[in-house]
Amino acid sequence: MIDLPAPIRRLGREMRLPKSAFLFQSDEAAAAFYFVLSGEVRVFKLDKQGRELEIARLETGNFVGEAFALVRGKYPFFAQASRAARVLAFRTADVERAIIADPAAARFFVSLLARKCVALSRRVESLGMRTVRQRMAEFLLSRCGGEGGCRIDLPMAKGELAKSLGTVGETLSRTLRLMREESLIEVQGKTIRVLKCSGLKACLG
Amino acid sequence: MIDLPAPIRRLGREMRLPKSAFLFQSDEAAAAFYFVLSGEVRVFKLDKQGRELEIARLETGNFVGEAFALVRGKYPFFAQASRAARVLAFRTADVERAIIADPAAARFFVSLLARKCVALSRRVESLGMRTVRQRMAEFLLSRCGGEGGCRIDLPMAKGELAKSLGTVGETLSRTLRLMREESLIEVQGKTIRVLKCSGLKACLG
DNA sequence: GCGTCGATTTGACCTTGGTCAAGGAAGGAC
DNA sequence: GTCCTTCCTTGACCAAGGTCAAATCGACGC
Repeated sequence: MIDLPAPIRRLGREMRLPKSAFLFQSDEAAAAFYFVLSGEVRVFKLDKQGRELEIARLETGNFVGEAFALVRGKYPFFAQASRAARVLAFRTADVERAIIADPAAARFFVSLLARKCVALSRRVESLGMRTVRQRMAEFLLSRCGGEGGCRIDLPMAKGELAKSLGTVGETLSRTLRLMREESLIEVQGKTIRVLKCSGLKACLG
Repeated sequence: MIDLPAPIRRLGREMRLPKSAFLFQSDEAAAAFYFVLSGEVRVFKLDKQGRELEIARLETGNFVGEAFALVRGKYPFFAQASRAARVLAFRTADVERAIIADPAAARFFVSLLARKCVALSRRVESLGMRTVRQRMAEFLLSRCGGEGGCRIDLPMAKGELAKSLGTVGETLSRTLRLMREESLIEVQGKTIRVLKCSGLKACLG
């Protein structure tokens, strides 16, 4: 969730998207990027068999496509409004002008991209050297602050959570069951109660 | 391999590192980042058992640690000169000043970070949804330009290549053997000859 | 040549986690 | 209520790929 300073906000042009409208398609030349003001944007790829592989689901306060637009490359995925949404569209040319003209804008975008790099690095690390169980523990710990007994309300369907952890629904379900059997957590629908933070931390080792 | 404009180069302070010297250690506060002028820098983590997990090996013309320094976070890995090396050290504070004062510097760093994001995204995609065989084919194709019959000289030991593809030596060895048996490639020590680009491309589907 | 050390290859084994298929809840709509 | 539909859970199965151990290949020094 990113807070947009007013001068940055003015760089973008507000657009209203009906449900299912595309912000952009895969392989299209990236000439703009977007900030979600409200609603939800689904980011996905199509595999060779034409099946959708969801990569992310962006809510209010997130950017999509900024890196690809700023290197003037192609989008490697589709972005589609999964509900009616309002977004700010930033054209690469406008942003580049702002970066040159306005030091505050330059700082903002440097910081934005640096944070994105850090997040992506963590993801590479997580995917490359952690098991699903470890990634699940990581996710739970990141949401419970550190103390036991806390409650986590999943902001999405479990199947979606599974994809965002780089796995599938079935495996997530089994992983949660194991953790439940070990009394690390309790699960009630979309609510997860963390019982033993220390136990989850031990999963990471 | 990045070319450094003179004004950017002047932002950094040149340092000579003897073999085995550390640029920084994991968990240290990131107050600077580095550009390799010559020599080689090894980037690695230590796992809980104290074993080294090599992440990258950087030659002339690469940056290390820029995203972490620019968010003023901590380095998540070690960086060590694997041979005697010359590097430019950029202090975060100096770079931030330059981003504000010099539009060209701002553009340079925005572009640097955007390219890093794109590279990391590709890596996430590759690790998350491709098999070792596909990643190997990807690597070979990226080095052979597209035409068959070309020769690739591995710039590192096969074990290192394996790690950079997110696998281990044994699996790499087996993968290469299979490709050899299918007459896709020929292997002679550190030299790989690509026989059928079309066959490798078919691996990616 | 010979010995040594590291890198590579191979085989055997086994864990992880994805796929397919078959039930179960849980919420709408009516 | 009943009927859908959608999501979640579970079992059975299987493929990918990691680990361990042993054999082999090289390069280099002596």
